[in-house]
Amino acid sequence: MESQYDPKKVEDKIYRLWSESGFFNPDNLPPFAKATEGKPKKRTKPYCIIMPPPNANEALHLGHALMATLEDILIRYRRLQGDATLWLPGADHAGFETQVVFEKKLEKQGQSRFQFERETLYQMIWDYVQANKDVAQNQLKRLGASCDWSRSKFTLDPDIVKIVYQTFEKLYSEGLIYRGPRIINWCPKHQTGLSDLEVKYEDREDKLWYIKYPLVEAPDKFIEVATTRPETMLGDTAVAVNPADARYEKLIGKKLLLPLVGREILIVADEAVELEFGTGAVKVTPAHDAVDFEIGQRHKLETIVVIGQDGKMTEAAGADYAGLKVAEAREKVVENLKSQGFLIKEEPYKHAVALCYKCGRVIEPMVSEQWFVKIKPLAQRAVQAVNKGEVKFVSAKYEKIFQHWMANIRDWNISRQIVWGIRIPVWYCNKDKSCWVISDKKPDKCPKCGSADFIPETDTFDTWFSSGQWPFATLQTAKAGDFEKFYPTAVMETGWDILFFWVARMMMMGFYATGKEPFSFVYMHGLIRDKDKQKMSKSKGNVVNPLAVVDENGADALRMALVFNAASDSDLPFSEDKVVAQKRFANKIWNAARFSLQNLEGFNDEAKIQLTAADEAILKELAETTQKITKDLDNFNFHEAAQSAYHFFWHSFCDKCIEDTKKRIKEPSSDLDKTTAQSVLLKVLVDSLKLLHPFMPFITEEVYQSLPIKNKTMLMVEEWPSGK
RNA sequence: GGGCGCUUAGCUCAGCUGGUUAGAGCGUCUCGUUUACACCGAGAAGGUCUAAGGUUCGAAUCCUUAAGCGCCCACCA
Repeated sequence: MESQYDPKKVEDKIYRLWSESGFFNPDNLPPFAKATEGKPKKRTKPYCIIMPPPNANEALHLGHALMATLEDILIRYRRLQGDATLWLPGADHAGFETQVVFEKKLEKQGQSRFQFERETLYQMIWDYVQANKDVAQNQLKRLGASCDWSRSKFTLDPDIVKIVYQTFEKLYSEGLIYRGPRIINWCPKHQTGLSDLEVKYEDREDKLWYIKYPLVEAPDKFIEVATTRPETMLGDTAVAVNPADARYEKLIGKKLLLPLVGREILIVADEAVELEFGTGAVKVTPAHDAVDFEIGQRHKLETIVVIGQDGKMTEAAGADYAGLKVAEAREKVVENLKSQGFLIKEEPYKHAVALCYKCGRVIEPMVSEQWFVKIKPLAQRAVQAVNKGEVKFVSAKYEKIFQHWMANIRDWNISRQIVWGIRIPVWYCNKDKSCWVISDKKPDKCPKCGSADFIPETDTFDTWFSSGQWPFATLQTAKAGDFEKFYPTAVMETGWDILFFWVARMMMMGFYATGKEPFSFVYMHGLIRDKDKQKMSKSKGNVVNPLAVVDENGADALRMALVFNAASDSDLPFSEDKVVAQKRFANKIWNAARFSLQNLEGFNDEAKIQLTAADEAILKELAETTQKITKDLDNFNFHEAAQSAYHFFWHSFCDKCIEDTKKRIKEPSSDLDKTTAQSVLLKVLVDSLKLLHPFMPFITEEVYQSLPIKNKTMLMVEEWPSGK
């Protein structure tokens, strides 16, 4: 053995050893070599983690590395504890995300997605994803992930899609899916509707314009309205006031003449209008504002669409404005209002503007026909599960955030106007598009209208609609019997940024489809930031490639660094220093092993021993450390467990045990004492390796393989120390 | 506008249900190299635990208030 540990010479070899053993697959796990009290020899207790599937087209980032490390720690720990461990990996087609990435690629080549046929575009993205599909998987292997690759699933696998369709049909048949015109968040660049979660807000300095709307019966009198979006007045169909507002009481029901347009519009009374804000009178544009849409519904107002899906004014906006971009139309409307004497004043105004979370374009609220899930009944069950402790959040903080969001949840728009995803299984009857059939294949005949002429739905599901079903969909399809054995799974470990997107949806969909919780625990890890606590992003150029770190320092060092410094819920600043510190630790392990090997020559493990006081002390400390690490791992206190293992190894095993046994082995006072020293040395080393194995699997396995132990297989499938 | 969280050594952070001299990693300083490791060993400096009140025999830890910072949610035009 060399005096320096070189991960490059070890990691690939060790991963191959594990991989070829088949032990990542719970069906192949060997029984323990010897039965220990209270534990069966065979590994029967199921323990399952469903891996959050990385996007099929992307390389891993540090967040993935943290995910893989934490989940691998849990899996390896449970495997050593004697459980039948299944860590089920996969890949996510990641609908919108992937399409956006692909569109950017097209743009660089001077192309646009709108110039391709649906099928062609789908095929192009498919090929692109296939070409990159193995990247993430191979990188996970480099990190030491001990998942069962034989069960790997892709979110577009036909059997997964089938389950997604079944759930959709069930929801539909039970009245929990509806389709209808609603105000949705429309991104004019990507030309798709987005869910409320896919909208980000930004505070902007804008203006509030005060406009005169004259009364039809007395054109010299007028109502004053305030708006941040004057261009939408072209689609106004009413002005609303609060019914309790004395100022306007007598005007309710009368008509106003809409400036610039000349249309007569009604004054209506609606509770949604605040008395204090602005002038207390609101222009109502049902087609382009969520509140206005609802007011429109209540008062049966006409909906006039003046902004098109491309973000430009429509014909309905009038000849002067049609074809203009929204911002241009705004300028022109203000100009015209001013010149015609309708503009009273404009004042600076700060408010939150809705933006597309991907491209940052201003979201146009727009009326559109979309598919929605009635979410309240599903949400109730998930909330109940948390209250009853069927699903436990490891961190109280995220439980609170979850509860708050669930209490205020709104219906979920699950249709997207993109091609990359699972097509919504609906067929519209050609002669009457308000009639449709839910079916994955083209139906022969519509049972309602008798039509045999169908047009397929072109919208696809929100990617989270299908990934929300991931835990049961994977287990129902990966291998026969898995669902019965492993569901509900043990823990869902993922980043807090997808708490609502994914975790909440999995809970709602899981209960709905299976009647059971998809997982017993939710563990949310923090975001990895750079050393200055900045978010890592390509534009800032501060992204750290985990594989480069592995090349430089070894996978064990990266894993240990990620875990060692991170408490459960806070974000974690990452710096190379921390990895280097753990690289040194790996070297320390290496050299302790080297020393041990040299000093275990001729050791007879069946010979009699007689412990000294120092031996007793170190064994006691080992037992206590084992207990603490066991408890911390059971409670998801990864960093505490990691630090205990680190400290015990370095400052107890190396600094005390090795220093003590060194003399006794080199210059033994008796054969008995030498054998005892050797025995203690080996025992403490082996147990330390076990304790460290979940965190640093490669080096611990490599050392274990070189130790003089009879009938050994692999450290990975050894037995966790009892702590006694 | 609602909700949540953070503020502990130069830096990044631990500190679980309150209990003897407040911890770690990195960094700094001193000394040490004949054989496991200088990616090491021995030792040291460095903190009025944001502030002010309160509960308690006892508080970094619980409560109240304040300040600073951060995050999430939200249809006041």
